[in-house]
Amino acid sequence: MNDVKAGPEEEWVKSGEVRISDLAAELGLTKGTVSRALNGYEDISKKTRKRVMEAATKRGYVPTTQARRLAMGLTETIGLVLPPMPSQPVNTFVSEFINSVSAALHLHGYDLLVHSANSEESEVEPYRRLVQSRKVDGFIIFRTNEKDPRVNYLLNEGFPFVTHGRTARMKEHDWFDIDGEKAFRDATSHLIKLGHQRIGFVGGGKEFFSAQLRLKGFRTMLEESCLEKVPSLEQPGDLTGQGGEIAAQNLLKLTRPPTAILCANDATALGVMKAARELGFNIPEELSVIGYDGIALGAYIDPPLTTLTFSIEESGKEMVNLLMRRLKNPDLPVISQLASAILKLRGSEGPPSSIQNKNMENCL
Amino acid sequence: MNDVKAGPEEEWVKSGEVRISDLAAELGLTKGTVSRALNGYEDISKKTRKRVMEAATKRGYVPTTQARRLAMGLTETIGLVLPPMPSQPVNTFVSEFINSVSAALHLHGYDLLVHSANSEESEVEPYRRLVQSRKVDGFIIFRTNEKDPRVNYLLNEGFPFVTHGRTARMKEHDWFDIDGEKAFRDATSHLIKLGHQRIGFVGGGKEFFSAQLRLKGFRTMLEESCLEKVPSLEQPGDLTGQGGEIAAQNLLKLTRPPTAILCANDATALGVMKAARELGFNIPEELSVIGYDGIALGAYIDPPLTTLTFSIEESGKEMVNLLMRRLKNPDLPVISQLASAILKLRGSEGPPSSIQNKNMENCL
DNA sequence: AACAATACCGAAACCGGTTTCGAAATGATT
DNA sequence: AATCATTTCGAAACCGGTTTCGGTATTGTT
Repeated sequence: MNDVKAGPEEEWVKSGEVRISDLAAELGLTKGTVSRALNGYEDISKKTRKRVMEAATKRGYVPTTQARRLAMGLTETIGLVLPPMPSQPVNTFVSEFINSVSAALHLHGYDLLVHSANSEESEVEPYRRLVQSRKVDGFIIFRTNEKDPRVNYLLNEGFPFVTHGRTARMKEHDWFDIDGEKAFRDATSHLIKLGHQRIGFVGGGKEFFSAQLRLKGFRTMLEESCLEKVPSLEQPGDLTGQGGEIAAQNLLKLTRPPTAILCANDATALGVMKAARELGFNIPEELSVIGYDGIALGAYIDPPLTTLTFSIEESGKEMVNLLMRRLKNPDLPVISQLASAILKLRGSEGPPSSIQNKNMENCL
Repeated sequence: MNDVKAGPEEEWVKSGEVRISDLAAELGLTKGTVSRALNGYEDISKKTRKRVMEAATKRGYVPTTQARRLAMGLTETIGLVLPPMPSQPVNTFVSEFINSVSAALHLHGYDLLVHSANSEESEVEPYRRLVQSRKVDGFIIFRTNEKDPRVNYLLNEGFPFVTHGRTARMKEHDWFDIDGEKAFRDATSHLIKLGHQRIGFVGGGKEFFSAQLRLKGFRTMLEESCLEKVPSLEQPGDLTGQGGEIAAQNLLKLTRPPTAILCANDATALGVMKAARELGFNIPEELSVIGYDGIALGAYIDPPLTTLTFSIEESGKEMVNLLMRRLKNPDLPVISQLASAILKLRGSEGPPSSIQNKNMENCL
């Protein structure tokens, strides 16, 4: 039928050629009428709406996003700024997180703008640029610090955002977090029930609120179980494999080394395991190790890493929900969500070689 | 000086409040003049340009991106669609890649739009939507297949893109790739020099061109070294840990199992190592394993995984360069770049336990 | 049949920029 | 001093949509 050379069946209309004004002219209507017809306004007769719809699909009309957004005064875009990545061994979280956030946003008709942080400039600079140039309507922030300049800036601007992780100002903004404290209570309890009495802990930096909460959970459970708190068994780390190695070396060279080590994340745990191997500790017979993050790779090492895991997909989805709610109504009260991690036993922990015989039934 | 309550020094102007028309009114000029002054047109006197510039910085004027892009008829945005992620153990590539692409784009004033693929719909659907709604000016595509529907669609549309990896139509589009063939020649050669004569190979799916090229490199080097090609030593895989496990089980249960296994990627290699452990093969004494990807985590397992590695940062940067060139001039001839991987020895390979005594000096 | 109410659509302003065109002002030339 | 070339800016169109407002045409009422 078409006299243009094209595939037999498929009407190969090159995309993005037809504008709303073309449609209007073709139908003998005005731009405004066509627009309202397509957007379901009530003041358009069913007949013309049908006519417009059909012409639109036939001609393959798709509104130009830029124009629509300019007219409506919104960007329908959410920003996500990647923190600088100093060759971290395990960044599997980031890609999964981006994936889930992007998918969730798409359901709301929003796009995800991913920006990288230049490590030479201030941490808030990318956010400032995106806000000022009005490229995004809100932010998804992750890996928050307790005192987070990004949070301060955005709160000051009154710009919408949701964090993954709590901050010092968590009462002023929406957040989603994993209950790391409870997670580490559970993990600690599990080790104690296995018979461990000297348990080491390798944390994250002081600036990471979440790592602090994990430490708190560890301490709480020790206390509840009447185990003595030994300061030298608490080592600082930096959430990297290398940090784990160093910390583990310190712990395992003690005169009375721990029989188990809890790690603030899986990367740290891998470093701990490496150091343990090098120092001749068998895992889990002579040393139990538990991590946190649930990276899939943990299942492929020897022994498979027992870890605390949570659903990254759920995290992304929930954060998007919180953000969408906020965008719809900026004046709503601040809310938050706390999801729980579960202990995934894979084999890097077990009873200590020599069961210590302290009474653990109760604290008396 | 300011009588509004604000910080002492800092003039806290809330972002995004001043428009170009505000500036124009304040200066007694028209929008057009202000715009030209800010954009360095030559027909503006130095005096007024200075006046405009100063007013702009003083009032903190930043042009609204949407409006500018609409007027200029471009989006200054590049799309990247994440392929569906079926819980792959090692996705560290993706986040690093996104990071480097995003950083490189930023240097050119471009944004990165990350979209997730819904596994229920066709692979090209996300691309089609982004093209039709004119949300992006071009695409970065990775993990290409030999016959790639995304490539077909975009070539058909005449829409700019660059792939990471070659395709069947690589002569028609710009691409960047790692020379996996050479990489596997190198790795194979390394193993042969160590004394291995029975070398196994675990590949990727047929659809992955890159995996096929790695296989080709493996075969080529075998031939050059006069080693017999044993079909049963070539196992298919799927680039996942699980695929590696299965393949390794097949290989190691042969009556004459290989003394070394080359893997199409690191995830596969991890699966191979796991299976080898479970079957009682010591690595590297009884079995050498080499992977491909250079994931940092490979350094933390036991033994550390020898692998072929390349710079993800360079990959992203080069691909962006290719794409920017294409956007500036769509009619330029197709070009491509081939980068090389290097063999990173970490300890999962070594000489075979019983050196076979076949003459390997030459093929005669 | 006259009038009010309603359904339907056109006209035009608007979002916030960019760019073309022409006119006024200035300077140079003879 | 008249003419011409240049510099400098204003006016207006444009990008491609959305939304408000008001005016016909149609329907419903008495």
